[in-house]
Amino acid sequence: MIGSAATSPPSGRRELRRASRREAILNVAQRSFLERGYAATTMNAIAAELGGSKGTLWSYFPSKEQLFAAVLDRATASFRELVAVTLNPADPPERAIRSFCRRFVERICSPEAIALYRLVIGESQRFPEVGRIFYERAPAITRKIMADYLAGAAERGQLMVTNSALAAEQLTHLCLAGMHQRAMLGVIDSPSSTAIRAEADNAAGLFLRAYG
Amino acid sequence: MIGSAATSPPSGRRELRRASRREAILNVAQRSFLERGYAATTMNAIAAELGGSKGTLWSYFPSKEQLFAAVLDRATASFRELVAVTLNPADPPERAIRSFCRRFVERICSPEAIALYRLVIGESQRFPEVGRIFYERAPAITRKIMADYLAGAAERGQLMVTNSALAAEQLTHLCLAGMHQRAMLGVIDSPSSTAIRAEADNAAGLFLRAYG
DNA sequence: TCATTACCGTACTTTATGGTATGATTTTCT
DNA sequence: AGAAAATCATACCATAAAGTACGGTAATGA
Repeated sequence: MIGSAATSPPSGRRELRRASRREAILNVAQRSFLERGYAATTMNAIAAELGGSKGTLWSYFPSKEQLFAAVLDRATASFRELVAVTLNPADPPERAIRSFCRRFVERICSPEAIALYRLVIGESQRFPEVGRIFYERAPAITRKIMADYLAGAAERGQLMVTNSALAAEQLTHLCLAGMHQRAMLGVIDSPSSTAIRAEADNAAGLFLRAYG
Repeated sequence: MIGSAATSPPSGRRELRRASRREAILNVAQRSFLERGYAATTMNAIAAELGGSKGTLWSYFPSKEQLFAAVLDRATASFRELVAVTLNPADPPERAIRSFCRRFVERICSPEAIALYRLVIGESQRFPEVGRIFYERAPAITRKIMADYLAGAAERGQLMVTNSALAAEQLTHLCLAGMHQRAMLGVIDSPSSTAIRAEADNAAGLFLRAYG
């Protein structure tokens, strides 16, 4: 066993246990950060909810800031998957875009998505890299997918799109126009699925009238 | 001088001084809240920057929460004026809408507007009325003005708008699609005026292609 | 088996902060 | 001038939260 990856051997009982404990900590911390924000989340509360002792918590994450960074790292990564939406170039563009909008609005208005968005925006002043990382991982990627699709549709003569990156930005933001903004500001709680459908269809409708 | 308004006599040296002191406190507090957020703003720092003593500060605002509420009250009120934009029904609609978008994007992307928006969103979880008050005072009013204009333009046969409230929501949100989001997330700092013009013209262009 | 490593419980330290108390000083009103 | 109100400087209080220390106990690996 000479060269068996001294730094990161994937198995071994201890490493497994350690990894799962780390996950448990991140789960508890994420819930707390998302529902209470950074300042109102206390390490004590996390340790208490975790059941273990404070020393253990600090042995995994040596400071609150580092725990926060790890939580955001994981949350934004999974957020990217949450809002990743498939676009089928074989469908007629009206259909593909409408179905994209429905799924996108639904996911972006979910309570977890709203909470994460709030947290990121609220803390992006004090932790500037938080906003940038989130931007690259979520909105930028979604828009890239949409822009590629739109460029393809334009090439196939299905849409009159010249600047596909701009059009993608416009479409995805049209999906945030109504309920998402109200949800962010706490004006509404969690929108019904019929309201979501209507919202998405409005966004797609405007976009298709302009570029169809 | 029998009935000279016992509760709120506008002048009198003491009242004037008191009012101006209150303004000074709100100015200092607003700067701090906007640039550091609620939690990271300390009453000590405000008192120190103010120059006076702590007792005086507390004699004006008996708690940090009440000071915060007063700051937000004033800030959202002035924000409403900041983004209030005139729409001239005598102009051709392309011109009116394009000029609205330019001014709107410019104001909404100003550093103060971004900071306020961030603060409101970040704290709307712990102080739910903050988000609601802001919503009513800023986005809702702007949209109402726009919706009224669009309804008039539709009546005059200038635009093909059926749901003016929805169309207003879409237009104002199109103005936030690009730089505003990036500014909120700290991806860019403060956009140039040429970028603002381009952004606004894109929003107006899409809208007019769909409804023109 | 036995050394090692991780974990537990709990008490502790340190620092920061919202808020209070007080006695002296200045400003305002009559 | 002189009473009343406001302000100042400063010391103080209570609490809360991040982070540390430590002795004992359970799990892990050879």
